[in-house]
Amino acid sequence: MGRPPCCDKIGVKKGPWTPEEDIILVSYIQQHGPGNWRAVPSNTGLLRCSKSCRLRWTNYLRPGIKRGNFTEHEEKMIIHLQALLGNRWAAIASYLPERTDNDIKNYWNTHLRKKLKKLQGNDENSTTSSSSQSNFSKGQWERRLQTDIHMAKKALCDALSLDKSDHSPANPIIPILAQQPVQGSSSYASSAENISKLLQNWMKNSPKPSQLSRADSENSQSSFNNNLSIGSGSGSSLSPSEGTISATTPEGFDSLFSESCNAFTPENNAIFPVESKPNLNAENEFLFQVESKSSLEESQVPLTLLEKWLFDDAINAPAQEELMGIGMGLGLSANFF
DNA sequence: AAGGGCACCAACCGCCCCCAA
DNA sequence: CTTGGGGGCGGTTGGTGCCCT
Repeated sequence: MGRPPCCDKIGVKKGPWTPEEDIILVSYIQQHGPGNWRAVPSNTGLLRCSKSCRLRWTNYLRPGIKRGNFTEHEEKMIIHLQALLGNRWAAIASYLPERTDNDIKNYWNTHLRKKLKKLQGNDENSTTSSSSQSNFSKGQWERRLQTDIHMAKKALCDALSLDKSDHSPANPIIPILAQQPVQGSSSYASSAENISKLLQNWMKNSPKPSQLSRADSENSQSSFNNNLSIGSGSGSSLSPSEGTISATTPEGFDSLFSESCNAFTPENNAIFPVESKPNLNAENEFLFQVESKSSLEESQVPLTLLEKWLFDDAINAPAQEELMGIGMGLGLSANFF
């Protein structure tokens, strides 16, 4: 390629992350907090690019990430937001705090775009929208402007909701999501799964069945939590001599994952509620303050209010749509379900 | 049963922005 | 004001598993 890669070091490892690498990265971030990614490879000994470490953390290892099938509600949100914002996945992801931009982007590219294309094909049979493409490019900057407005709204909402966040255990988004069970079994590979596999390999004894069968549910979130409980239960048996992470504290790792993910369950309807993490040590507390803060803050955004804004926009949008050339997308999203 | 095609998704690449020096 | 480095973001790719013939 033209430009040398950001990490032109010889011996930088590429490709899928191993559970060992995951644990090293997680334990480092647990101790130091996310950020200063440049220092991560050198400090951890990981033969990975700093960007790769950051990406791995933000898209995969970070607590509070919801993985697996998208709900119908989330689909609607994504379709609508994509129509409004275009392919600004980070902005879209800010409305779906539990989803990463990469996840949303992948889901759009693999599922939603095809669906919409299909519907668009059907739609074109009845109505011709030949000018939409030209209008689309014309409205790029308007859409960007609108994004900024949305982000400003969100920031304002964040600021307002933050004051109450400590006193409002129930998160508005969670009941919505919790009420909609994740359809089908999850075939995704979560970080917990990888790490639990590693832990299982480390463990000479098989994991306790009681820990594995906490809920024999098809719900992906449940499987997520179950896998974490595997790691949780085995944490005390994780001997530094058996692994490569002598610098890490098994208990810390244990509590990191068990707390972070057990805290996010349909049962308690909250992401990392303060009341539900009684045994956090100082390190974990630091991590939660630093890392979970963003997701916590974002999750405090009253989604119903955001949705109201969004759909108000849709209602008030005819003039804008004409200007921005996205009427087609909105129309499709309206007829989508 | 085998292999070719397809779908999915984790991860990489490169551009851009921001900020500190 | 300039510049260089770090981090964010969006597009794209490559690997893997599933499905169909």
